[in-house]
Parts: sequence; structure tokens; C-alpha cells
Amino acid sequence: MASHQLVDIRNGRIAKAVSARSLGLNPYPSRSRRTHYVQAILDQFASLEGQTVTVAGRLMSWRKQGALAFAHVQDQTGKLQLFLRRNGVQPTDAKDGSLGYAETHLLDLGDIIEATGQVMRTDRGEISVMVSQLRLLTKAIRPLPDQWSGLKDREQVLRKRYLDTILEPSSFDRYAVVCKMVAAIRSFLNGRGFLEFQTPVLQPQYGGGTAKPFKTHVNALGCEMYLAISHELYLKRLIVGGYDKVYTIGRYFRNEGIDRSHHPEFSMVETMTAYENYEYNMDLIEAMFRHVAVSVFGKTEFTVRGHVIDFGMPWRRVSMSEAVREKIGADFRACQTLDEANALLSAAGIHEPQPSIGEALVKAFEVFVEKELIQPTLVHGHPIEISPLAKPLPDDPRFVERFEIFIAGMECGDNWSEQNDPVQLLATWRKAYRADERDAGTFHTLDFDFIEAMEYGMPPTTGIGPGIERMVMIFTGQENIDDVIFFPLMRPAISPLNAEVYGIQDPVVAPVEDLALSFEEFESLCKEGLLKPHSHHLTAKPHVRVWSVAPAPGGSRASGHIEIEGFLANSVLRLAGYKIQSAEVLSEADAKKRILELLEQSLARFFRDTFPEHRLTVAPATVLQAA
RNA sequence: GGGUCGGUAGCUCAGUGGUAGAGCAGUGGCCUUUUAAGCCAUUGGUCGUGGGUUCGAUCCCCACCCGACCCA
Repeated sequence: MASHQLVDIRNGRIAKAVSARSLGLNPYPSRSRRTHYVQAILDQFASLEGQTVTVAGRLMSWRKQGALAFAHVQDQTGKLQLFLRRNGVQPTDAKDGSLGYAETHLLDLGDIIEATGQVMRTDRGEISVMVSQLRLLTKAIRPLPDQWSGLKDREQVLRKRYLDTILEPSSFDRYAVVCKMVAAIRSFLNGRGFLEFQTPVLQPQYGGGTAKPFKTHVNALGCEMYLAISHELYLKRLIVGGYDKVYTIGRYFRNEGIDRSHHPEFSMVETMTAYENYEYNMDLIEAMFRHVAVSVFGKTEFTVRGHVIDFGMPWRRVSMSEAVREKIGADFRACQTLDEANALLSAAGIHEPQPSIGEALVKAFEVFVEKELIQPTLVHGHPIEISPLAKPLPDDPRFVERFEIFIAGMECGDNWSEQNDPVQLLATWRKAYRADERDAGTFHTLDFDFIEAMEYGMPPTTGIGPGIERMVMIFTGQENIDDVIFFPLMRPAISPLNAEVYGIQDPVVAPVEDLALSFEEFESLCKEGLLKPHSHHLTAKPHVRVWSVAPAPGGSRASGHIEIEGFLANSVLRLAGYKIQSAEVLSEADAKKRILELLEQSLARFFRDTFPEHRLTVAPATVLQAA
């Protein structure tokens, strides 16, 4: 087996940790004696010059020059140079953990170290610490990526973001900004008298939105539950319970697509305010964005996708119908029938008939208007068909008291006056439920416990729910949601390298489940049209197991299965349970030959007949060990 | 879902139908003010996986896996 160099490097570094121990030094002590962060030393050099300080962080460079050495240590505030003289550094001493100059060969880039010494400036003018004592705080046994090129491989950046934040200050800062923004949102809402509640992520129904849920099982209760697609219905229960201003900053799970702006697991701040309507929220959301902009960034103008956006100005407010009319001249408010609405759509070039007038309006809005909304815009007056939880407008019940926020063409929040008439709400839900049955692609469920809570009376209520990630993307100028989520969802994997390092035999994590069928099941499913090949080129791999142990009655047997690659989108189709039997004892070669004949007779012919446009390649048979 | 591009040493990247390359990192030396230090020597590879074509494939063909970008 070829050994990887990483294994050698890792072993070498482990050996250095062992060497440190043999000198009486613990390569993993429990704490440091840091007195200053790096940035503080750089900022306060004038007053600190000549003072003794202790810094701690990751060793990022090492330039040894005989009896001198220069290094850089990086902590969460920045990088600082260390200046070491052979005779100026305290020799190795087990009592206080000092690592002497003679033992600095035990250090590697990436190690966590601590250095004590006087603040000074080198001849070249760089602020440094003249090291009098050096300690190893953590031996790193893996090498960092090349620090000048950084980590470029996008997959590695996503899987190991912690390496990116070590090497790329802009990434490090960006994630810190995410945290500060969340804190700013909290302080903003807390300052306005809101109470932050924790609402359940495990929910028996997945109400409060239209999205495919993640399903899970609660062992203790023996029932299925869903991960929250929304926390709204729980915030409303809190309002029923008597709290007038509540919010949650929570995790939302939607089992749908992943792309630049969608992630299955994301964060939202969701508020509920009693005794107010959606107009209150228009003011609230504007003020929130302004507060975050000023308190985190100290400005109100941001460049988003090449547009300068000013959060300090009053936001434009326009109804959805009016926005569509302005753009394409079609006024859906005038439509009396669905046919008229679909005709308007068709005239505008959209030939996908919608199931209701409201949905036709939304379609037109999504296609023609949404992307054009660059400056912060509050679009209100959504059709009731897509807003089962919002209150109808008093003067036009086809529309509801709701608004969405659009910035730089992106939807950044959804807000409405909550429907609190339990009879109306239930009726709307039932209607939406029938729509669901019409279209299996949408999901609604009825939460009767919630309806019951409504029946005790929920005061007039309104809520906002801007997505945190989208907000962060806007404020930090990122166009990819993976660059604002530190741990984006990835298919789990163990690299071949790690398999070797950790001695893992079968480095498959969370394998896609194989579909295993008998020939007969397979053929009948194909004939019924329930199974179809995913790609045009398929590979069949027979696996044969020969049972020639002992002179069993009837000679030896061979059994096995066939794996077909390309038939299923992400996994292997396994056809199990075919057998051959022979009076004489079979050799491996004979068994293979017989199996291939069997394949030719049954499977290959079946494929030619059933899927003539697909090509099936039969790979040489693999012989499995007889158990 | 459709299209395009990519996967070669720990990292960043060249390259070729015939023994696999560089820089950095690593290892061993030299070096008292360096700044991606320098100099000398040197280790290190399932060329994403599986098939096919071929005397021979990392390279050509097919499929699959992983990822990126664009489009819907």
C-alpha cells in the first residue's frame, strides 16, 4: 500500500509531541498565561514598548537564522512578530513548561504557542515581542494548507471552513459579523420590549408555511415528528398566552433544493406583536435594518450586486397588484374570472395557467417584478390564496394585510396581520388543503391544536420574519449562502486519506441505500412502468459466490447478485437471489461463465426488449468469498 | 432538471497515449535583524472511482461519485 506523505508528516509531528513529553513538557497544557491580545499590542505600542507581555496563538511563520529566529503568532485579533535570540530565550524547563531555543525544532507551523517577552521594534521597524520564554500550548499534528495560496478547493473550503478562517482574514471577519448582526437584532428587539422565547424544533405538524419538511421519529413517544419549517404557530400560542411582544431566533428546516440562496437549514428572526397590524411591522423592519446597519457597520449604504443600497432612506411601499400593473400594464384587480387572469398572464408571455386569480398575480409578480426591486421595497396586498394565515384587507377581501421585503431583487422577509378569526382560519386552511390534494407538490397540514388555541381568542397580531442569512448576505456583499453559513450541509464523506490515517476499512459514511430486488420483482416493476433507467448507459456487475464446500448432495452451488450502475439516480440497483446448481464441482472460472450465461439469457435480453434505447454493458464477474 | 468546467504530492498548480513535474510545506545541514528570508541536499503519488479501446491509459471513450459556474 502506498503511504501518503501526510501520514509521515503526521507521524513526525506526533513524535515531536512525544519528544516534548520526554523533556517533561506537556504538549497539551490546560491554560495559557496570556496578558494581551495581539491587536492591543499593535494599537498601544507607545505605552507598551519595553513592557513584558504574554501573547498566545497559532504559529504562522518561522524564519530561523542560526542563533536568531523570527516568527508570527496569530490570535483572533491579528498577527504579531516574535523575535527570538538563542541566548535570550529561557532554556527548556519542565517546571514552568518553557521550551528552550535548542528545542524549537519541536515546533511546527500551526502549533499553538505562548510567548512572553518585551514589546520592541526590530531594526526593520516591525512591532515584535522579544521572546524571553516560549511555551507549547497545543501540538498540531496536521499541516495547515499553504498559507500564501490559502485553501482554494471550494469543496475543502466548505467542508473545512475552520481552515479558511485561519488563513483568510476576510472569511474570519465575515463570520464574526454574522454573530454581531444576530446580537444587534436581539438588542434591537429587547430594547423595544420584546421577549425572546425558545420554540420547538420538533413539531407534530409542520404548519406556518409551505415547504417540504424533514421527518424524524421520537422514540420516547413512539411517533413521527417534523423539524420546524416555521415557528410561527408557537409564537401565536404565546400571544394567546398573554405575551404581547415575542420573538424567536431559530432554526428552520426545509427539505427542498440547495442552491446559492437556499439552504435546507437556516435561521430566521420571527416576531409577533399583539394589538398592532402589518403597518406597524413596516416601520419595525425598516428600523431593524437601520439599527443593524449602524450598530454593526456604522453606515447605511451598502453595495449589493453592484447596486448602492441605502438603508437610511424611507423604503418604498407598493401593492403587489400595482407593482405588476406598473411593470406590464396588466391589472389583476380587474379580473372577475380565472380565465381572464390566465389570459392576462398569457398575453404577458407566461403560458402556464394558474389555479387561481391570486396565484396568477403572484406568478406575474415573480416573473416580471421581483428581480427589478433593487432598493428596499415593501410589497403589500398579497392575494389571499397564498396567504392562509393573514387577515383580509377590510376594503378588498381578495387581498390580505401582508407585505414582503425585497432588496437587490431578493426576498428578505415576509410579514402580515395574522388571521385571528378561528372560523375563517379553519375554512381557509381546509381550502388550502384541497389545493394541496390537487397538487401533490405543495404541503399543508392542519394543526387542530393550534385552531383550538385560536378559539380561546388571540388579540390582533402581526409578525415579521426576515431570514438571517439573506440579511447577512446583503450586508456583507456575499452572493452565496454557503459563505454566510459556517457549516453548510454537505454529503458526508471520509476521504481516502483519512481512511488510511484512521484505519477505516470501508470509508463510506451515510451510504445511499441500495435498492435490492429479485429478478421477478424487478421485471414486473419495469413492465408496469414504475422503474425506469436514470441514464442511457448502464453497467451490470455480476457478483458470484461459489459454494463448493463438501460434496453436498447435488454438487456445488453458486449464488450471487448483480449490481446495476446508472439505473438509479444516486445509488446502485441490486438484483439479488439468482442461483445456479451443478452436479459436478464448479471452479471459479466455471461459475463466472455460468453466471454470465444466465445474465445473457435473462437480464440482458429483458433490457433489450424493455429499454431498447438504453445500452447495458456487462462487466466481468466478481467472485465473492464464500462465507 | 439542462448545459459548461474541474478533481494530479499535505496545499497551490503544470503536464503527457510509453519510468509522473514545479513552488510552498516536510526531512537533514549552513546562517545573529528576517518579512512568502536565503543557500546546499533530500523524502513524498491508488493522476476522483469503475468499466471500455489499446501491446501499453493519468491522458482517448462510456458510466458513476464529488464539487463549481451558468440556465430553467
